Parts: sequence; structure tokens; C-alpha cells
Amino acid sequence: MRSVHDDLTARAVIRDRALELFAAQGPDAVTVRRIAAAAGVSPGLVIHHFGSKEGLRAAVDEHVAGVFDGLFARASAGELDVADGASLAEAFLGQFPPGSPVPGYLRRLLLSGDAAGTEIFRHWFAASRAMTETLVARGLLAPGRDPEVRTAFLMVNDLVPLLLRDQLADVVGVDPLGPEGAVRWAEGVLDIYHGGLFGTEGELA
Amino acid sequence: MRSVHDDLTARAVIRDRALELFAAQGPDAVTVRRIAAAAGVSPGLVIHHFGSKEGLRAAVDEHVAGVFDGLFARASAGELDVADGASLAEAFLGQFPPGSPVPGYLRRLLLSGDAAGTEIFRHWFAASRAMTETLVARGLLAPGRDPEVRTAFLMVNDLVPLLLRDQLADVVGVDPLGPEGAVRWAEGVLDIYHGGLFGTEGELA
DNA sequence: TAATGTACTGAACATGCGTTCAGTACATGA
DNA sequence: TCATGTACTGAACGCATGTTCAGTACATTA
Repeated sequence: MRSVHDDLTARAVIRDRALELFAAQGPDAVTVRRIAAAAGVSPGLVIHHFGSKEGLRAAVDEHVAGVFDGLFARASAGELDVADGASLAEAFLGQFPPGSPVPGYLRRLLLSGDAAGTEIFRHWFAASRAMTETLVARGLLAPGRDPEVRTAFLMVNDLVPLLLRDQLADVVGVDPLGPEGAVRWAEGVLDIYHGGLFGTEGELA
Repeated sequence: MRSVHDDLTARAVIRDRALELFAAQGPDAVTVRRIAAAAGVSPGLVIHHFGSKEGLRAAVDEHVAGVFDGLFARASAGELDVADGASLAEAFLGQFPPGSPVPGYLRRLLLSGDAAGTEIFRHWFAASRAMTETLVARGLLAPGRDPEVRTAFLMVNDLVPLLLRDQLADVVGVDPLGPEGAVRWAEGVLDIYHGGLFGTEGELA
């Protein structure tokens, strides 16, 4: 028999397959039967372990939220190198292997308005706020007139390649989460952060 | 009997109620029976007019796409005053009465990856690209190293209050689509467009 | 006036859903 | 060795869904 905390239990397998399917198609579009089939178990077992489909969803939410709690903790402990003020997302997303369903699931969490997503969004905002305050204190960033809005703006710019990946890829012709697209996006954003919009040396402002 | 092009036909009523419900809860979460009840007709009539639920969804998509086609046409004809380079969304959204379901439906269209949403996204991007090129030609905007990415960046910043309305409201404490929030967001964005991030006069860059 | 066609209803149908449950297999503890 | 409990199956249940269809009402055309 497998131990309770062994992540190879059928329970964990069900949860992982559900995470993948939910990330790809959304929880409402995925049936208990399909999750069960993907996990190689019976539909009844899914309910046995999670009580209901909603319970499974909550378990997946909690699992993902836990992963990000860990990342936030590592970031604030300085174990994750957050290169500059706007790359929290890059630092986090770089932690997952290429095919990981977690970024896609995070996207759904953030856009759905779920409690778990709201929580992560708040956490993320607080971390971003702390970062900008540190940079301001060190004189690396101007104080800014509206710190709350500015932080939200920076955070959202950081998040947008994840949230609008497909649409941006379609329109600029390169995956903004891929190696090339990420670089181009980051450079484009930094150009504006540095020089503003109205001139490379500001002569037209 | 009402004429075919009278927007008070039962067909139009069904379409409008569907638009509202789809915008609020998403097409998958809304049943044909609920739409029928909201429109004051029988479920059978919904199918009679639109062939299927999917057909109704397509009709709503087409209707909304048509509305935005009209707005794009008016904008490029100069009938809509697009104050500065980044306020296409503001100009468009200002055209709808306060309780209109169209912005909410647009949000779903843009985020869902549907064909209709992709089409609007492309159209929007093309319009943004044309605008920035005009501004560059007039010397009001620096040329920029990566015009495609910069346009996408500006466009997305413009769109983000619509796409992340609830999350931003939760975190900054004011509805970014409301009167006060829109102003604060616009000012925050313009501050960065003007001065960049690293100093109000650029002295720290 | 009679014929035709369109708008519309309401009951019914098939399907697929989440969930239940009786029962099997098997590991653990007494 | 026996009792207990947990993991698990597979058939079944009840329900809500999208859709169908026979039938009614009524406007239009001839």
C-alpha cells in the first residue's frame, strides 16, 4: 500500500489529470468521466476521493495555490532571482517544465474571478508593491504620483503575455511566452520604461 | 405583423437576452430554457429562429462583431474622437450606455480565443498600428525599435481595464472602468509613457 | 373565401451528466 | 485467523440539457 503522502497515489494521479484537463479546456467543459478515463480509474473513485466534482476543483485550486505560495515565499526569501522590477511572472513561469499545465491553469484562475484566483492576484500585487517600494527606497525608481496604480500597471504588463498568449502570438507572430517572444516583449516594455514613448532621448516630449 | 428588420421582433429579443446572459455568465453556463424564459418565449422558438444553441451563439457573436465593425469604421473616418494614441478602448466603450452588456461580452470574446474574438483582436491591432504609424509620421511619437511589439503593448494597456476589471478593482480599490478609476489609470499610464519609470525628469535613468 | 406559410407553444425524446451504491479485493491491526 | 476499514469497480439513478415535433394561431396572397 502506498503512503498517504506519496504523490503517486491514485488520488494524486486524478488530481494531476484534472489539473491538465481543467487548464486546457476549463472545469465546466471537462466531465468526471473524462478525468477518470485519463487517470485510468472509474468515475466512482473520483467522487470517492474528492466528494464531488466541485470538491476536485477545489483540491486542484488549493494545490496550485500552494505551488504559488511556495514561489512567493522563495521570492521574498531571495531564493528566486527576480532580475528587475517587472519580471516576477518570468521568474515564476521559468520554474515550470515546458509542458506544465500550471501556467494555463493560473491563467484561468486569474481570469475567472474565483476566490483562489483573487487570492493569488492579491498576493502577487502585494509582492509587486513591496518590490517597487524597495526600488524606490534604493533610488532606482522614481517615487511616482500614484503608487497603487503604477504597481498594478507594472504587474499587469508582466502578466499579460500569460493572459493573452494566443492573441498576442496571433497578432505579433511570435509566442510571447516562448524564448524569442519573451525577449522581444521584455525589450519593448523596457524601452518604454526607460525612454518613455515620445523619443529615444526624450527630445520630443 | 412586425417587419423583418424591426428590432422588436421576438428573434431580436431572444438575441438581446442571450447577449446579456452570455456576457454575464458565459454561453456554457446559460441554458436555452433560461434564455427563452428571459425573452418570454418557449425554448422551441429559440431553436426555430437560430437552428441550435450554437447558432444563437454565432448570431450574437456576429451581432457584436457588427457593432465593433461600425465603431472601427467611424473611428477611421474620424467621426469618433480618439484623444491620444492609447484610448481606442475608452472611445469605444464610451459609446455604450452604462448597463450595456456589450463590454462584458467583448471581454469574453477576446479572452475565449473564439474566431469572432480573434477577428476583433486583429482588427483592433491593425487600427492601433495605423494610429501609431500616423503619430510617428507626424513626429509625435518616436519611431521605436520594434513597432509590432510596441503597438501590441500599447493596445493591451488600453484593453486591460476591460479585461481585468474586477481584479484591478479589488486590488487598487477603484473600478478602472468607472469615472474615477479610468482617470487614475490613464494618468498612471501616461506618466510612464511620458517620463519613463526611472525619474520624473529622467534624471535617474 | 380558401390556401399557404410563418410564428409560436408545450409535451416529449434521447443523451450525457454528476452522483449513488452494492459489492469485491486487499492491507492492516487485534 | 478473523474483523475492520480503505481503495476501487461498474451498473444504475435521477435530472437537466439541447432538440424534435405535432399542433395552434394568425397574417398574407390568390
